[in-house]
Amino acid sequence: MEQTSGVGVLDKAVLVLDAVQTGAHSLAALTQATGLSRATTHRLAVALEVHQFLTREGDGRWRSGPRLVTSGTDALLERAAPVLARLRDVTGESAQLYRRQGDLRVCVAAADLGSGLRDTVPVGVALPMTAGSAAQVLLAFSATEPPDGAAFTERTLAEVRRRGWAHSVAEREQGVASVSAPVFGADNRLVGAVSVSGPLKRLTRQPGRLHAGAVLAAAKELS
Amino acid sequence: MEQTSGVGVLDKAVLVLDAVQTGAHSLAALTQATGLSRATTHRLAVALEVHQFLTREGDGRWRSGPRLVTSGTDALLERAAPVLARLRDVTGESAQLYRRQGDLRVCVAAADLGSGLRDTVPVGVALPMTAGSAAQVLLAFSATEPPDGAAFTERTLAEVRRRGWAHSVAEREQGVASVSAPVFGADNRLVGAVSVSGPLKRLTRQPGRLHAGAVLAAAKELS
DNA sequence: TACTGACATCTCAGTATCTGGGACGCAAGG
DNA sequence: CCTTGCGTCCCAGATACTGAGATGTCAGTA
Repeated sequence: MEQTSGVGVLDKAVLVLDAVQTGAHSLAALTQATGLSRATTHRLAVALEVHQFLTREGDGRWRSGPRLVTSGTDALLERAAPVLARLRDVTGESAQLYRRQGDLRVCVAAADLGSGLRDTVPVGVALPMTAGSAAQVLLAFSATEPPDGAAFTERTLAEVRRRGWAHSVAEREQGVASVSAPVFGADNRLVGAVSVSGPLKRLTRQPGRLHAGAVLAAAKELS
Repeated sequence: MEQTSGVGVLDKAVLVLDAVQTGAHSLAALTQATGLSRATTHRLAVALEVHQFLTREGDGRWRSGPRLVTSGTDALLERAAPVLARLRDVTGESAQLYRRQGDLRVCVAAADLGSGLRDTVPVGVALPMTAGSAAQVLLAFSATEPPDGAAFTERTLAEVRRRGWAHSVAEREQGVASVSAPVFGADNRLVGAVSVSGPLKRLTRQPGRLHAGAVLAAAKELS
């Protein structure tokens, strides 16, 4: 997913930013997540703070800064864990939280079933915006047209906006279905999408009928 | 204003980002605005594109990319010029458009009276978020508390949210008053603040009574 | 109370990366 | 056809960045 741009310092700085966005907040955690040396991680984090891409809490923990579209959404990750766990228990399917990152969507929090037939999406995985119900939601609620090669149309996205949730059947992966709903932050800004996903055998070709209510409730709780 | 962070490549990359945000779109304009060599500007801009901080239009023009909070707002600047000119003519005061940049607000477009007693804020000037009606608006509509040393309180900001506009009297500068209203972008995301400002003698201690209507209309036109 | 371990911050010699002058390609205008 | 301006790319040389290690701080424990 993450590419190298030919400017090494920028590549490393972006590793640090992405680590913060996917839940690392201490310097040690950033160092671990990025694979950089501690001195380099520290120097880059402080420089990113000067330029308002990162900010620091009173206890020294790193957060997304005001220049980034993800600013102010770190607390969302902390609140997501119990909500996704409950959604998993209520629906009997794996639950995830996705956030947009350019033309990808990244799984930033997850509650997996742990055993049995299930769809597992590990935290940190980046998926394209061309397939899946979370992609539909992230596009529909930010007035973005479907990208080239998308498995859905603008008409589908209009329907998603009307209904408030999206479903997918064998879009990202054969035999997998999913339901997603949008999560909003301050001043109704879209910050992510909550999803459940699982085998088509259980979820049927109309997974929304089974689980849209629970997914909407979880999304509302995080909004 | 812009500081150096100790990481030179990052400092230069931010110069490029800021140049795009304040209206430079061609490579030549970026080179001019940043003072970097053409090869360096090009290499950094392409690297920023890879990491989604910049994006390119079909004709090669550079825009803010999806990682930035200013993504999608470049067209705003182009539409602002005639709207601010009209606001200036209708109110008889200088008009500006401010955008937040961390703990500063930057004047990104302006229509000045040109002569006579007036408040002039040149494009590019960065002002603190502790004073002025634009600061109140930018804080109030992004659920941000007043910074330390602010000339207003959280209570003032609540009132601004209720009323939809803010005014200031001798906050940023003695003898100057102003009125501001929020500008929203896609999915109701706050993207800036429209203002008129001028001498206290003309605007009185209640500048909102005189000009809130016109400022709100201009802000709505840009939203 | 003193020690230990983990973490954050800082330094600076060595080196890997970045720089920018200039070459090249393209397109528009005279 | 020639000139000019712009965007893209190359690569020798310069310098900014790296990271091992020193230092400081603090919480936990013996």
